[in-house]
Amino acid sequence: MAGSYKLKDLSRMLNMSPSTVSKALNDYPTISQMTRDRVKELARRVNYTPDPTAISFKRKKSFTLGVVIPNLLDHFYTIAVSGIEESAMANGYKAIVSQHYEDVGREVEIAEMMARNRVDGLIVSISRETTDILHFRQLEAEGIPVVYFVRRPGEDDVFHVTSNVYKGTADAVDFLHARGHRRIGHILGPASLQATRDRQQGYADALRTHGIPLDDNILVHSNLSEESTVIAVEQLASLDTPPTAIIAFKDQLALDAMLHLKRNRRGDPPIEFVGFGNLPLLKYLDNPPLATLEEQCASIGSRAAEMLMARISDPDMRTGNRSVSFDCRILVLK
Amino acid sequence: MAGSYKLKDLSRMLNMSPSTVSKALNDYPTISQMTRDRVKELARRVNYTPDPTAISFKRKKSFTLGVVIPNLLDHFYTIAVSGIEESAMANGYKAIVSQHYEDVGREVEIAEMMARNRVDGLIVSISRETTDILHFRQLEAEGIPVVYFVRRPGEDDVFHVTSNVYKGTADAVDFLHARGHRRIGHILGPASLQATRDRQQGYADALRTHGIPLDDNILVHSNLSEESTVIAVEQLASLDTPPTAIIAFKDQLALDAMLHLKRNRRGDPPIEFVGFGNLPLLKYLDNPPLATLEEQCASIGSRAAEMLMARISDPDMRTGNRSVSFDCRILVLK
DNA sequence: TTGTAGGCGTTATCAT
DNA sequence: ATGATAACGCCTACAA
Repeated sequence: MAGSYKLKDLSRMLNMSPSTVSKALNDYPTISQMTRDRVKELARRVNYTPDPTAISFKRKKSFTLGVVIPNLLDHFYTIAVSGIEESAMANGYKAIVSQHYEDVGREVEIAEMMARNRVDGLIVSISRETTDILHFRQLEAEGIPVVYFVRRPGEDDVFHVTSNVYKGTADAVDFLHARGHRRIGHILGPASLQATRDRQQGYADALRTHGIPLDDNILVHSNLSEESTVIAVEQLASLDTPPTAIIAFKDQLALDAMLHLKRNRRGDPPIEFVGFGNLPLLKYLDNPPLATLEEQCASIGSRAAEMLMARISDPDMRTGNRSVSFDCRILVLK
Repeated sequence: MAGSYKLKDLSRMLNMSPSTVSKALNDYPTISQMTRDRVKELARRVNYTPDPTAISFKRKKSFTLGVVIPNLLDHFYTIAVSGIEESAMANGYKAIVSQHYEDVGREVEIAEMMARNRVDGLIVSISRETTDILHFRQLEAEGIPVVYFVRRPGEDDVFHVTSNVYKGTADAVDFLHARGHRRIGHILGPASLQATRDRQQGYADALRTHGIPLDDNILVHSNLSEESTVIAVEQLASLDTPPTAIIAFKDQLALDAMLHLKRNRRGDPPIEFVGFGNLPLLKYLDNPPLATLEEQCASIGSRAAEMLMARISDPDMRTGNRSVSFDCRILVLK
């Protein structure tokens, strides 16, 4: 079987000490080229595979990245996770993924589980309920670096990789303005998320640029659940002068809102939607949102993994930015 | 930090030998109840966490299940993977997931990667290109059990957990027949998949029951890609007497087919579709398929994980069935 | 009922 | 340039 040959077996077959063989396989410069070649040749021939459990044990490293996300059903995260896994794999790491389903309690449990499993680091998208990140700070204190992605906590001393949703939202406003919309509503996400605050700022700044006064009546929140979104959009639609267009925190939210309007407000004047994410399913819709802000999910994932692996290799990393963001691109769907 | 206390530390604090502490923590019956309690109490107090890398090393077990699937973008697999992870976690296992993207080459590489990583077992959905499973047989020969799920190879000596698509397809035919359809087309998946053959059999048997002769002209294959599906549905739609309803290998395929017809054959007589999977996105469609066969993805995943863990614990398991299937349920969407 | 001792496969330090 | 040796943390015969 694959893993049957041990370092000791190779050393016996080559009349060398195990330590020499080990060093040869790991390209220690103190080992002569000839010895290295002989060792590697034999290793290849007998298909030697080092035992990763022994290496993890000895080196005190699991070569595992923990990934914590809201929900794999969200294609955004699915794609990001694929990006993470690819980067991880390319660097000899594996990933174990866990979903908190927007429940802080689960998030805390997952953090503990990851620590018990001795992951070398963590990539996290916090839940909508998360208000403090003590459970992750705790891991950092134990030497397990944490990189936040997509959804980061408000604290500004954390490492994170996100979409530039500030600019994305501003672009959405510009786009809608150019299409003639002057009354642009906004369904934000949970107030606890920095991504919500960023969108709000981009929205406010862009409106100001166009000389449109802010109107709090058309700025509402959803906690991302369908029910919450329905309440939010209903609040907008039932105004005396409802918005003619709505920017939604993400595509899924736009779809839930549009579905509600279609079912319950057939006669109303139409409202255009702009979401975030460019979900793959959009192409199958007869009536998609007007536009969506395509995000670079895979790049965000792989960049987060790279940032994390860099921190693992160099725990007191001072080089490189703690904060990376990827631009969104507006995509007109109809 | 969490993992700082070692067995030896506990033993020193308790004036016992490390082996006694180890046995106490693992509930060896030869250790007195009092000792066990004292040990566990201290362990709890100082938050002792055994080092899993040491345990894996010593016990020659990684407590890791490898999961190999086509693509996480398919909600079917996403949900199944969630089921796997839940079962695994509940039993002290973790899961590492890898996608082959329908590429046998990648599938073979993944198999090797999993073996190198010393997973304790594998849960696999083979690619559409996979014609032999030597690479997985090889792992079995090395003592790594494999359980196939959803898509299993044709060989009948393998462990597997699937949907009962034979019955599901027959139900679809019955349903369409009851709705008055007499010319029912079928877009199958790749011929290499057992799931394709099962559907074909269910289709044939049900048609016979209703006294409808088989017509090879309305029985076509898709390799699951959009292009292939377009060719398949075009073949059906361009017949002199096209089918009035089509059973599709899965929802995604039905959607691709419907999209093609909508775009390129607006004037044609309508064709109803029945797919498999009950994708969550279906609710957002203005024109969904007529019906879908809901599958028990999560149960399939967790059952596969349980079957695998049972095999890991008892390598020459003779009890229990090698083959489990879960019924589909037909769901009318409009 | 508890303790002693050896070993899992690899790496790393120190000696040769 | 290579080798001997100890050590990582835990488990488990075997001895006491």
